[in-house]
Amino acid sequence: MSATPATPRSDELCAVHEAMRLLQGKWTLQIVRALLDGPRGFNDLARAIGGCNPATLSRRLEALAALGVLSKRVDSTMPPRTCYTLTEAGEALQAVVAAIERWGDRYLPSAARS
Amino acid sequence: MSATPATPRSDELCAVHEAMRLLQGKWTLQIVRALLDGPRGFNDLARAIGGCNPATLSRRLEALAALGVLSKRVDSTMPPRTCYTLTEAGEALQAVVAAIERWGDRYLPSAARS
DNA sequence: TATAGCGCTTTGAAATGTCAAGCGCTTGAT
DNA sequence: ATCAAGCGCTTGACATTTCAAAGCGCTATA
Repeated sequence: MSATPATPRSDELCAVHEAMRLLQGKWTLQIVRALLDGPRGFNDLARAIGGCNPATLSRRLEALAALGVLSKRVDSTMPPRTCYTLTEAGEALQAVVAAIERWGDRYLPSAARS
Repeated sequence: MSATPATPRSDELCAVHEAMRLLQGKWTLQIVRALLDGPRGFNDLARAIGGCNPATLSRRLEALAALGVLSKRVDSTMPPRTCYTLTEAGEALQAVVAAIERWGDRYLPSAARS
């Protein structure tokens, strides 16, 4: 009944494996989720995802930008504001975020305390 | 500065946040994916997901069992074999895994070679 | 002038993950 | 009977990641 490939194959697994590793980075999903609501600046983003310190956030954003999930734009106006926006690939992660939201709502609404 | 609570206090967000944090544990998704093919023993599982050392795997399995994603069963036969199986909640994660697979296949097939 | 906001970076310490090795056990080959 | 090999882990030392706190240069507002 599993619709997944039964045998782990190196070729096909590679992309998936890479995707999993990417999404396993701490705060990655929260960042994407926050940006799904629209572009945000650095501190605004930090506040929106709640409790991520700037060092980690900075590194994560850099990594995500390098992978093409989001892009960083700096306004050259004079208070130079930064703006992080999801790319097409980043917005496509909405499906993943939605799946996680559905799962979380259903399977750990009450049990998530220990 | 004033009112920025260090503790997440919105109920609805909590489940989703918790789900994300859970899935962000290293090897978690790989473990679930491997178990979607059917129950496996410890070493078999380790080999299936490729490159996870026993210490981490052990800790992760314990955490996942505590959260009700999978269950551990020990056969009392005489080479006492262990068997890790997904619970209903665990199998429901298939939707998440599938979403990630689709995204990975589509958005990082060529870039992820290394 | 002072305060607060912006976008970060730097600093140790703490949590987390990794590697190598090994333990008790049993089975299968020599 | 002996030995290597597999099972399911645990341990202890080490590397990486994340943390909270503070601070920096800047500007706009009070």
